[in-house]
Amino acid sequence: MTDFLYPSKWLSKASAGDRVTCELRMRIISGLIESGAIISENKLAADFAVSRSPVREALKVLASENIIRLERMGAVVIGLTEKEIEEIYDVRLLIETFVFERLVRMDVTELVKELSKILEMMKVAIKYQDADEFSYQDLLFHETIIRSINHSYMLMIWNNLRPVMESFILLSMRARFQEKYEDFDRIIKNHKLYIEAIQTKERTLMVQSLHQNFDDVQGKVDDLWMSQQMLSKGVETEND
Amino acid sequence: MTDFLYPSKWLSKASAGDRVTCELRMRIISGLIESGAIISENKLAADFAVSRSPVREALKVLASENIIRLERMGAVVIGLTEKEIEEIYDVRLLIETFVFERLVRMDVTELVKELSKILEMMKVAIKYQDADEFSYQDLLFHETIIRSINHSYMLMIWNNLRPVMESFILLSMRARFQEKYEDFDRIIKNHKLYIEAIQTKERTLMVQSLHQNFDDVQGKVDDLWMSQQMLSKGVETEND
DNA sequence: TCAAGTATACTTGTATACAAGTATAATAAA
DNA sequence: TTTATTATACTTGTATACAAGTATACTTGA
Repeated sequence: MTDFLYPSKWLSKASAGDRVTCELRMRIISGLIESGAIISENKLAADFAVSRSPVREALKVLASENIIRLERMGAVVIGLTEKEIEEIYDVRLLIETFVFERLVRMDVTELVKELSKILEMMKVAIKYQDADEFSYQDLLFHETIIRSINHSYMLMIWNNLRPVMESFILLSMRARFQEKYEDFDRIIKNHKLYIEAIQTKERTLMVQSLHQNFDDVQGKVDDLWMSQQMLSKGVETEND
Repeated sequence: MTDFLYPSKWLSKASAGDRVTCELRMRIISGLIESGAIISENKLAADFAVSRSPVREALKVLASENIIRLERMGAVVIGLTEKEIEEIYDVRLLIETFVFERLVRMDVTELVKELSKILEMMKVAIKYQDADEFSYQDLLFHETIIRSINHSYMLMIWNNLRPVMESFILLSMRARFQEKYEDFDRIIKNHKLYIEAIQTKERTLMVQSLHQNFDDVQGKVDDLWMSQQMLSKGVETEND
C-alpha cells in the first residue's frame, strides 16, 4: 500500500467516504493512478479497507469534478491534463473578475483586513516550509474573496472547483518548496497586489494581478509534472 | 401521495436514485416542500417507497446544487428565492459570454445548423402546447452552444447549474402555456437573434440577445411564483 | 417548581447481502 | 480454424442491518 498523499490532519473529523474521496483525488491528480485506468468499486474498497458505500460516494463526487467518468463497468480515470488546468484558470478568472466588479460597490475594509491576516499566515507557512499549510492559506485567500460578495452560485462554482484545485496546488507547492523556493516571494508579492487592487478598487491593478497569477499557472503546471514524475519513480517497484 | 412533478418519460431508464433526485428537486423548487422544512432520509425513503441508499444519493446531489443543506440531523430545505434565480442568470451570462468569445474564433456552421434544428423543435413544441418538450429543447439549445467549444470546466459549471434550471424552466413554462401563450413568440424571436449573433459573430447582437433573455427572467420568476401558488392550492387539503 | 440526569426515539455513516445485468472466457458445433 | 453458445466472474444499484452519536422527553431528586 502507498502512503497517503492527502494531509491526514485535514481529515481529523472526516468520514470514511471523505477520506477515500480526498485520497483518491490526490492519487489521480498526482498521476499515481494513471489517466485511462479503470477502477472498480470493489477493488477500491479493498484497497482502502472500507465497504463499497463510502467508495461509491467518493466516485460520485469525483465524477462530478470531472476527474473520473462513471461507465457501466468500472470508472475510467480522466485525470488532469494541461488543457484542463488552463480551463480551471479560465473559470477562476471569470469568477474573480465578476467578484471584483461586485466588490467595487461594497465596503471592503473588513475583507482587506481578513486578507491581510491570511497573507501573514502564508508568510509564516513559507518561513517554516510548510507546503500544506501554505496551500491551505492560498486557497482560503481566494475563497474569502469569493465568499465576501454573498453570491451562492458563484460560491457553488468555487466549491465544485475547489477540491481539484486543492489537490493540484498541494502537489505543485510541495514540489516548489523543494526546488524553487524563490518563487514564493513572487506569489506573496502578487497576493499583496491583489489586496491592494481590492482596497483601491482599481481595475488596472486587478487585471495586472490576475495576469501575474496566470503566468504563475504555467509554473504550477511544470511543478505538477515534476511531482508526478517524482511520485511515479517512487512507486515504480510497487506496481505489480 | 402527491403526483409526480417531473416528466416520467424522462426517467424511463433512470435508477431509483435519479428518480428521487429529480422528483425531490421539483418538489423543492416548486415550493411543494417549503423552504426551511427539515427532511430526513428515513421519511423520504418511506415517501418514495425506496430504501435509504437512493435517498442518500439524492440528498448529496441536491446539497451540491445548493437547494438543500445537509446538517447533523436531517437536511434543511433552502429552495429557490428570487435572489438565487438572479444569481443563476449571473452565472449563465458569465458562461455564455465566455463561450461567445471562443465561438468568434471558430467555425460555427455546424453549430448554427444544429441550433436551427432545435429552434424548429421548439416551435413544434409550442404548436402542440407541450411545455415539457419545449423546456427540454430550450435547455438543449443552450447546452449545445456550451458544448460546442469543448471546454470541460465550462461544461462542468453548466452541468451543476442544469438540473435546477431544468426544474425552474419546467415549472415556469407549464404556467406560461396556460396563462401567457403570447410570450413564446418573443422567446422564439430571441433565440433566433441568438443564432444570428453566433452566425455573424457580432458582439452587439449577442449583448442584445442576452439582455432580452435577461428581461425574460423576471417573467419566469413571476411564473414560478404563480406555479407555486397553483400547486400549494392544489395540495392544501392533502397536508396533514 | 425547577434542575439534573436518564431513557428513548430519532439521526447519520458504514457494512453486508442480494438481484439484475454485462463482459470475458471457455466450450461445443460446424 | 472459425463461429455460436453457454458459464462464470465480474459489474452496478438497492435493500437491510448495525453501530455510534444526538436531540427530545421524561423521570427523579431537591
